[in-house]
Amino acid sequence: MARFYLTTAIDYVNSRPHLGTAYEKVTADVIARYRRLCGVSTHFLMGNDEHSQNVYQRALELGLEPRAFCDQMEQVFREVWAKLDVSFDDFIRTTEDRHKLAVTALVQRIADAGDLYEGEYEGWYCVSCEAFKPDKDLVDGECSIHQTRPEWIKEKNHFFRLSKYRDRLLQHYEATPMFLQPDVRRNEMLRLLEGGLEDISVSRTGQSWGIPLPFDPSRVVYVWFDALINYIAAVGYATDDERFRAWWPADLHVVGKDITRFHAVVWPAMLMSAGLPLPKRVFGHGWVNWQGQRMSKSLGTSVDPLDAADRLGPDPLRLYLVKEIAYGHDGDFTWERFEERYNADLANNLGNLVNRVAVMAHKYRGGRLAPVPGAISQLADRAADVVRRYRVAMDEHQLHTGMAAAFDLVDATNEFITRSEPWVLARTPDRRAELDQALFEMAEAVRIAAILLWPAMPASCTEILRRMGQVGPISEIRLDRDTTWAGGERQIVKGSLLWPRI
RNA sequence: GCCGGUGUAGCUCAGUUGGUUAGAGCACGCGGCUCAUAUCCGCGUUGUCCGGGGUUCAAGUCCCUGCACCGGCACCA
Repeated sequence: MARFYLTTAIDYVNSRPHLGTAYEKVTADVIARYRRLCGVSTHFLMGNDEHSQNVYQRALELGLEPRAFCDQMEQVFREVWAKLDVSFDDFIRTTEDRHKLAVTALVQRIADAGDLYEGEYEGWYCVSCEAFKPDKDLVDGECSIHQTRPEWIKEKNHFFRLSKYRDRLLQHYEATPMFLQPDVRRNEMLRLLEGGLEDISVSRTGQSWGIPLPFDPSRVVYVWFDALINYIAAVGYATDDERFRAWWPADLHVVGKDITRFHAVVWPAMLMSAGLPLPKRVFGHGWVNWQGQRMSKSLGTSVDPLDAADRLGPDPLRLYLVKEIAYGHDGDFTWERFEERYNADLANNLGNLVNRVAVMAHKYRGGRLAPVPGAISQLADRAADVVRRYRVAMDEHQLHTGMAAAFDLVDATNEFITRSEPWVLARTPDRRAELDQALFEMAEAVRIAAILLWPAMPASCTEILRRMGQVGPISEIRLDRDTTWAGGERQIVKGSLLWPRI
């Protein structure tokens, strides 16, 4: 049976998730739901990254034990993901035993391969930050946060022989053009690889918050090296071989464009060193800006996803994120535009369509619809074409194109209603059959559109399907079988407005 | 500095491998319908597809160049 394992980045828990974080999870969720709809056995992983100094720092500020703080933040994150209907199958935290065991095992395996060595890391170190500062973070030689002069220090550290894997990585990029998408990101990584790689330090000294190196317990694994390993830890690496073989390698890592390097260079090199298969694909998505500006809490340019979901509903927010932003590109979010799209796509188009179809079905036929035997459908070809274009787009993660295709069917149905004029047919007794057929067709088209839009708007589309006479659980719907033009009698259900115009 | 991207209707953007009168949504104007959430349908207005040069029978779509804006350039989930 076909399977699909996809992941998102795990998040630092030092603050609440903002809309940009939610964007990543929602788009990944749409992909996961699409695969399930295709009948593919899907495993969707998310989680939290807890071994960061920022997190440790934040816990201390709040007077909490780091672990207790992380427990609290897990609830905060889970609440947001629940509100947005993000259907992950597993949620991993890097402080869990299964993760620690996997990190310990993988680091040991990389060491056994001869790819770790002791060296010295030197650089500007800000004592207040407890962190090394790259030059770009220094202003006039001072730490930009604390306005103090950092110290130049040397620290013994363990290094990973990243440079050793440069050629193999290049070969892999050549042989597997889809490994990193979109192409902008792939080109960036290719140039980086062509320029050569430097080894990276993978340990930190003098920190207790982290996972000890198996062969040097006085040091902990650097948070990045630690974090990446969650993708194998979650599916049983070092703890459940059978499960690990069943799910690894991942089919898709969904990550932000800022961290593609870690996923498309460092992570594959780690796996090569350990002799493990590489993930099939990495997708580096863009940013969601707020009124044209990069989202930032300190600048007051961030949006809380819960506020956005409360404003017009989780599904309208999800649709906005996947339909209005070309996946892989940066996009913009404003309240004005969110409301504009809500009114245009949902209130005026889809919502109004669902309502008018249900009302006509009841007004003219008591809610019971059935196609006329032998009648030729005027919408079936259009629906088939939409489904085809939708699948091509969704298979390649062109989520915005897939959504646009689905809305073409909504438009086609509204046009069809205007052309067939059911209200005229209803006044003409000898055109009963035409009315039967027209009513059936519009309901059938709406049913198909609702299935296509279900990955983006699960709750709303489940309700639309119910109203269009869908019987049986949503989980049993299959894209190929259930989006072909169907016959059969059905009972249409009326209901309150899904999306009142605002 | 090096590398890359973007620049298309008033606004937000889509435009596969170069091919007929350049598209969508919103906004605006006119017309139609009334089942529907004053919704829907049709028609229409505005574009030197950033400027300049070139290749081609043919370029928004390829090449060169100028301008403007943005991003990447390694220990930032």
